[in-house]
Amino acid sequence: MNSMNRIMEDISIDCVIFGFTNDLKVLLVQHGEGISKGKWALPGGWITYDESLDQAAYRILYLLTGVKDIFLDQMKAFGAKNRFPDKRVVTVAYYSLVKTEDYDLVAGFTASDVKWFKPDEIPRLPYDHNEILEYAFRQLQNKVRHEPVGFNLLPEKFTLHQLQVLYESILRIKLDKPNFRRKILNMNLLMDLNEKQKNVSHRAAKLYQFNSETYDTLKEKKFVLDL
Amino acid sequence: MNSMNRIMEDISIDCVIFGFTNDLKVLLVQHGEGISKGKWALPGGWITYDESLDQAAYRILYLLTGVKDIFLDQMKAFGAKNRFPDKRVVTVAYYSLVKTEDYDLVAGFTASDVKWFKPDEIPRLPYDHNEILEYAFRQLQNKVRHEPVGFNLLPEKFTLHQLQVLYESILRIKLDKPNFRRKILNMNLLMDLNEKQKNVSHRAAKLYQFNSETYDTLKEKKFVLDL
DNA sequence: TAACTTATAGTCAATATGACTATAAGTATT
DNA sequence: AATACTTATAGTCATATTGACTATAAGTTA
Repeated sequence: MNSMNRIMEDISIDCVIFGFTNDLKVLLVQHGEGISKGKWALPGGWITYDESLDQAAYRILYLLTGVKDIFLDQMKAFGAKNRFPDKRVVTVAYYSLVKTEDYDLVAGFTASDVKWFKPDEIPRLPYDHNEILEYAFRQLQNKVRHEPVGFNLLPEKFTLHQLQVLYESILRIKLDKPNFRRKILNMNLLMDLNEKQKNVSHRAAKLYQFNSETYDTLKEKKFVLDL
Repeated sequence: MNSMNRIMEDISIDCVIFGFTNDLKVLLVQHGEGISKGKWALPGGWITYDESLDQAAYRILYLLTGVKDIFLDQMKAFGAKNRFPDKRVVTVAYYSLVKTEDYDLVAGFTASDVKWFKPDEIPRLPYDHNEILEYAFRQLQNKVRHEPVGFNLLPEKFTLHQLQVLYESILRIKLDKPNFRRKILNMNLLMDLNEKQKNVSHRAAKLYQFNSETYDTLKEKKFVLDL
């Protein structure tokens, strides 16, 4: 490390990465060194003098977990006085939504392990990481209603049922199937692929894909999924 | 200053305070010292080791402008590499919405003057303050549609027309009067005060007030003003 | 072939929307 | 005092959206 990329002593980054395949998951890393060695925590680290906050977030996430080429969104800076032991540290939290299947997890740098955790299996995390995570869950619930963002979490081809399960598991509510279908299909956001799912022990559902043009338009314009 | 509240060298706070009376305004302070002496900028300053980010924001805003007892909401941390000259500084931006009439502006601390600026009269600001302000405007436009927050900006008693002008000036769109009335009145958010405005040279409009119970409920629940 | 499971289609009353028109209640002008 | 403005408020109407359902279709497994 040359003098230019020495770390800033009091600003860190933490990432909350939500993943989805059949259910919602969160990405955690196990600390391989330091005072909290062995503990699971949000992927995070120090920023250096020669990078922006955003660059730091991408670098740290990649080094620790192997996850890259995703869209990281800044969420909030956490700056309670004693959130970090023995030292005053402000952390800037980022968050993202990905399909778990798309990424090979590779523990690196100071991380000895990386794993997807179900929301109800998340252990007690160091510092204020549980608080950050809680905040991220609420953020996700809001976001999903105002941006067609939930779709990031699904495979390229998906059924309406998968989409419904996604919304149900994020919002923690039960939705009426026919009405959900009608609403989504009327938004013109999906392209019918004229394909069906395979290897299911019941009537196979149609597969859909995003209509990325409509998707981008809706992202710009007001999008409200009032479920 | 004792050793406990010495400043952190690389983290600052900046506040974007939106005000409204008849139109939308932004609060700026004039620097009374330092390299940008004489320039107008967002109210901002350094955080100290003995306060949280939120506390720092309230303190700094009060010291510079005299504005206190408002709800400050953290917006985003800005951390581009060269946003600040000669030094690496990450700033955490806060924002708020207030009624201009409720606050007496008092320039203090390092500020030689404080003033409300109309959006189109805002000068070139130092650092990345124009960028922060742009971000805040977009944030405000989004927020106003998903929270009944616009009401913070009006006097206690107001007419439906004032409310409409408020939304029009934030969203920069024209709204249909009868439809706007119908929509707002059906939300059950307003209490008819059975009073009328005075000293207008045309038919006087009814005055309304918030129904703060409904207001709080809507704040919790999904609120969507789809204008 | 029947029973089961999930997908998909459709019904219907109630409500909300957008684009208007109409009237009411004042002030200002002649 | 009558008329012209101005803005507030009320109402219309065709169309679209919602929520709560029921019905049927298309497959699997027993």
